[in-house]
Amino acid sequence: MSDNTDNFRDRVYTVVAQIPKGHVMTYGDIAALCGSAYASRQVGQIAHFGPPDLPWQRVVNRHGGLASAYSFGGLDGHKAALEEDGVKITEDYRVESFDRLRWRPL
DNA sequence: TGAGTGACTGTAA
DNA sequence: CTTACAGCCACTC
Repeated sequence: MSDNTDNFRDRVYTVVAQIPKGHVMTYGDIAALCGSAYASRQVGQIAHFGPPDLPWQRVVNRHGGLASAYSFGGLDGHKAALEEDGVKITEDYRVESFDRLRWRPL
């Protein structure tokens, strides 16, 4: 289970770790970069069990909103974390100008 | 090997 | 606008 480093999971870690500050990505985008555009669900599960070293706070859903069961202290903590990165959050806990901050690897 | 699960997404009503 | 249903993939037991 840990022998393979070419796993989808490892790729997710790399992608999330490469998200620049002030930008965000969707689960679908990350999954697509990992090779599977429909593995968005898996990305979320990996994130929950993944290392807290990575900026999961920059990972949001297609709505540009925060995840449901976030563990950084709830939506409140997630919102604060994104603001620390320079990302503005609306009252609906959605990333403002999400479409504009959405990062894409060149 | 097989079945279950999930921090999702897209379309439909 | 919100709510509901179905589909897809990778990981764990």
